[in-house]
Amino acid sequence: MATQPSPTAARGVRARARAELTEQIKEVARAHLAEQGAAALSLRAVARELGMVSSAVYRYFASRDELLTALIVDAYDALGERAEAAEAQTTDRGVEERWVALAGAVRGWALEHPHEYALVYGSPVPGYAAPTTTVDPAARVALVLLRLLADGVADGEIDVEDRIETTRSLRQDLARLRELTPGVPDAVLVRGLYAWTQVFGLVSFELFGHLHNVIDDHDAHFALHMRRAATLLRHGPVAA
Amino acid sequence: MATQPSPTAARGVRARARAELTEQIKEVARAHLAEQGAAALSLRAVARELGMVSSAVYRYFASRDELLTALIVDAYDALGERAEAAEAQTTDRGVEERWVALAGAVRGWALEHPHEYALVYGSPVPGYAAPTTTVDPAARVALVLLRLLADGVADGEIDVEDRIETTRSLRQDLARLRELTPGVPDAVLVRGLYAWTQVFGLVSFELFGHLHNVIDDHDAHFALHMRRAATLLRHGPVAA
DNA sequence: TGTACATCAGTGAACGCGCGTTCACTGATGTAC
DNA sequence: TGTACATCAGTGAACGCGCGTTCACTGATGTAC
Repeated sequence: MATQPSPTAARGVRARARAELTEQIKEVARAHLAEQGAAALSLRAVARELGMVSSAVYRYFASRDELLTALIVDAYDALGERAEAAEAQTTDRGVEERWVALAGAVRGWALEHPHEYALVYGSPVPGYAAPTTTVDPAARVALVLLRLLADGVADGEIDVEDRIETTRSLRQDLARLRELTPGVPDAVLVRGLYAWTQVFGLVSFELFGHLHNVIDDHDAHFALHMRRAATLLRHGPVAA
Repeated sequence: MATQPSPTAARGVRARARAELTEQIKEVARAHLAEQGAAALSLRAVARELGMVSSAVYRYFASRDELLTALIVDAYDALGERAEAAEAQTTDRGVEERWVALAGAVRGWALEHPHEYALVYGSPVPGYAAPTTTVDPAARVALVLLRLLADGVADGEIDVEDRIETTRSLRQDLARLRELTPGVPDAVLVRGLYAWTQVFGLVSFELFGHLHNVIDDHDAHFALHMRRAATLLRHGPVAA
C-alpha cells in the first residue's frame, strides 16, 4: 500500500516535480544575478540555460517581476536564517558576543551573496515595486536584534538610563517598534537603530566599493566597529 | 576689435555650443535617471528627447558608459560642493554644528537627487566599471569631514585620548588616510569612519525604503542620530 | 482493471519593441593664406 | 576681403541583438467512475 502510488502520492509526484523545477529556475536566476545584476536578469536567458523554451517559464512564474519577488523573499529568508542560527549558538553568552555573532552573520552572508545583498539592500530595481509578501521575510533579521535587546534589558546587561530628546512622532514610531518586543525603552531602541544602521552601512560601503583605497583590512575594520557598536548598544554615548 | 570675432573667439563659439549641448545631454540623462534608474538609461532615448538622431550623441560621448561616468562625476561634484558650502557657512562654530551641517547637506542633496545618490552610493551598475576619473570627485565630500576632524583635534574640541585595539594592516590604512590631514590620531579617524558610515547608512536606509513601517519621522530620526554621532565624534564611546 | 475526461507542462511561432554602435554622407562653420 | 581647404555637427539607414509576453497547439500525466 505504502509503495503503491495512491491518488495523493501521485499528485505529490507532479507537485514535487513542479517544486523542483521552480527551485531550479530560481537557482539559475540567482546565478545570473551574480553575473550581471538584477536589472539584467532575463526570463529568456534563464529558460535558455535550462534548455526550455522561454514561454515554459510562465508555467512557474507569471512574470519577470514575480520571479524577482521570489528571489527577494529567498534572500531575506536566507539572511534571516543565517542570523538566527548564528545568534542562537551564542544565546548563553552576553549581549556583546551575541551582537558580534549577529553582525558577523549579516556580513558573512553578504560577502558570500553580494548580488543578492545588493538586490535587497542596494538601490531599488527600477520599475519594480516590492509587494507586501516581502515584508515579513525582510523583518526577520531585524527581529533577532530586537529580541537581543529585550534580553539584554531584562538581564540588566543593557543600561536603560539615558534620556533622548525627540519629537512626539518619533516616539510613536518607537512605540510601534516596541510592540514587537515589549520592555525595551526608547533610548535602547534608538541605540539599536544606530547599531543596525552601522552594520548595514558598513557592509554596503564594503560591497559597493566605497572603502576602496581607504580600508584594505575589511575584517579588522568591521570587527573594530562592531565592538564599538556593542559598547554603545549597552551603555549609550556619554552626554557632552 | 573686441566685438569682432577673432580666431580664438570664433573657436570659442563652437566650443561654447559644444559645451552647452554636452550639458543638455547630461541634463536630459539625469532626468531619465530620475525616472527609471541607471540600468535603464539609454542613449537613444536621450537623443530622441533632444530631437537629435541617436548617432549624433556620439559626437559628445563615445559610449553609454562614458555618459554614465560623466553623470557619476557630476553627482560626486554636486554633493561635494553642497557639503563644502554647508560646512563653510558654519566654520566659526564648533565641531558639533559643523558636523550636523555637513551631515544635513549630504542627506538634503540625497533627498533632492535620489537617483543620482543611488547611482553613486547604491548597488554598482552591472557591467560598468568606474574609471579612475571618478576617484577625486568621490573623495571630495569625505575631505570635508577629514578637515573638520583635523580642526577639532587642533582646537582641543575633539578628545584624542581613547585607545583602539587593532591590527597592523588597519593601522597602515589609517596612516594612509592621515596623509591627507596630518595630526588626526587613529582613534579619531576611526570615530570619523564610524560617523561617516552612520550618515550614509541612514540616508541609504531612508532612500531605499528600509525604514518603511519602522520610522515615519525621518527628519527627527536623522537629527537625533547625527547629534549622537557628534557626541561620539568628540568623545568616543565609554569603555565597557 | 479499464476507460473517458480533465489537467497540466512544454512547444514553437509570432508580436512589437528598444537597444548600442557603425558608417558613408551632407552642409555648415572655422582656418590659413 | 576673398578664396581653398579642413574641421566638425548632425543625418539616416543599417547591423545584429535581446527582451517580455501571448497564443493555439501537442502529448503526457493524473482523476473519477
